[in-house]
Amino acid sequence: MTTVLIVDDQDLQRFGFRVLLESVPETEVVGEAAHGAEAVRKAAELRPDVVLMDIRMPGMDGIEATRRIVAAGGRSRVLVLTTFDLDEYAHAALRAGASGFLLKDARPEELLAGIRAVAAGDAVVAPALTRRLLDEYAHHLPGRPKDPAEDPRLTSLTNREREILVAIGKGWTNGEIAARLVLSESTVKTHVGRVLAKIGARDRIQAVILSYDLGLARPQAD
Amino acid sequence: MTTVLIVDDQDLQRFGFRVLLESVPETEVVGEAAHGAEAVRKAAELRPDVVLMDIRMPGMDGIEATRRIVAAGGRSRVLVLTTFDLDEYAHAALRAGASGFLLKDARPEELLAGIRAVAAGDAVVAPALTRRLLDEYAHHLPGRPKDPAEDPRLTSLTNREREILVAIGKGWTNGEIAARLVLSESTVKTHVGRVLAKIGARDRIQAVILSYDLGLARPQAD
DNA sequence: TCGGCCGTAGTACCGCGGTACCACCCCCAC
DNA sequence: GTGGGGGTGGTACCGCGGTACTACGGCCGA
Repeated sequence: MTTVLIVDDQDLQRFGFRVLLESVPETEVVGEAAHGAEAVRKAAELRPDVVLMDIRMPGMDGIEATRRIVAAGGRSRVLVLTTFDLDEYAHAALRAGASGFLLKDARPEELLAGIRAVAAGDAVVAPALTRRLLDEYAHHLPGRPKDPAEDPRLTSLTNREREILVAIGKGWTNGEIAARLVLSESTVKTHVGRVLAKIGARDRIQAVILSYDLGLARPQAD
Repeated sequence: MTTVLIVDDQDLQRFGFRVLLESVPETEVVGEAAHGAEAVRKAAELRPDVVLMDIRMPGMDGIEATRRIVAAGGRSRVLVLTTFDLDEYAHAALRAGASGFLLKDARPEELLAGIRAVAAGDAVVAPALTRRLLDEYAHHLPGRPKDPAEDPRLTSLTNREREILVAIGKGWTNGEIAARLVLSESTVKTHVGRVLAKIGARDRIQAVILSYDLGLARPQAD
């Protein structure tokens, strides 16, 4: 038996979900909430297996509520429902820790299958959204199309020059690079000049940008 | 009617899929392939709506075959099937442009629903894999835990200053910023100075780095 | 109405960054 | 050996970037 908490600011919508969920034996609606704050409170109190969460609500929205419920550490999993297809909030919801994302116009059996999957610890994303998710995934993720080391602009660099490029990427001045690599500033300048020429950057700023775009420089370094 | 090309190196496996797909009226198996190269050739020749692709195959594997079929630009969509749960190849397959990813032990109706969704231009990912996908998504993707706009260093910036910071993040010189925002270079300098002071950066390079670390600047810009 | 913030603009100054050119050493390949 | 690439170092020069300070118009809230 899967226990469910329904969160939606519209009475009618909640009623519809309740009727649907109570029409099958495997789910039980243990509570309802009309806004984010109430959802967080009831989730803590009722400890439902699944929280069916609407995103757009007055007051605390579904995103923030999701974040707090997930952060609370209980075993409740949040299944987010939205009316429209991938809006701004969808990404935020996923980052907030939602276990699923479905459209409100999903067919009843899809919704039930979603609840079942989420309760089992899996995750579900509406097909229409999955495509977008994959597109983004394919673009930004780890080990992007070309491995940093493979980029044609980097292959001509010598090892020392690569070190220099990394140092530039950290935002160090020529003086700092000289100090840390134990070199004279003149030498650093020579190297920097060659690096810029080879990678086709007009100044070290372009080099920094290239480092990040290629994944050579990693966030939170230094 | 959805036309399907079955790609798998095991005869028995292909046979199983064929029987399943031919048991319903909505799908038609128009061909089979036993390895990557044959899959690429037949996809080009038969132009199926959906290619059911096994990953592990001798010779050219499913990843490379997927990449080529997608790159060919036809309207065939690739639905990848794998025996195990998220292995190394799964990510590669998604990056290669697959429209879906299911486990071979999926129930028949799940597989058919997947084919239907993929044919319709949507994407599907097996629930068990979706969880992993979301976890990764939540971690490294756009706007990490802290939303860019939320960072204390950015909140004190005025709108204009934020624009300037974005421009700096693109690697533009003061002169370029002046030209693109239709300002005098003096004004730009004034803004840049204030931005650097507010975000605690000693020069524009640190500002660029901050932009990337905060996710304010996105790869491949400009 | 007045003060303050924002956006705009200017002048003046200094230093770092980038370029051009040259020089030396080491080591490896021819 | 002799050449050449990689690494190191120097000098000289110019321009952009950054700072300090000033100034003014517009708009809003006290």
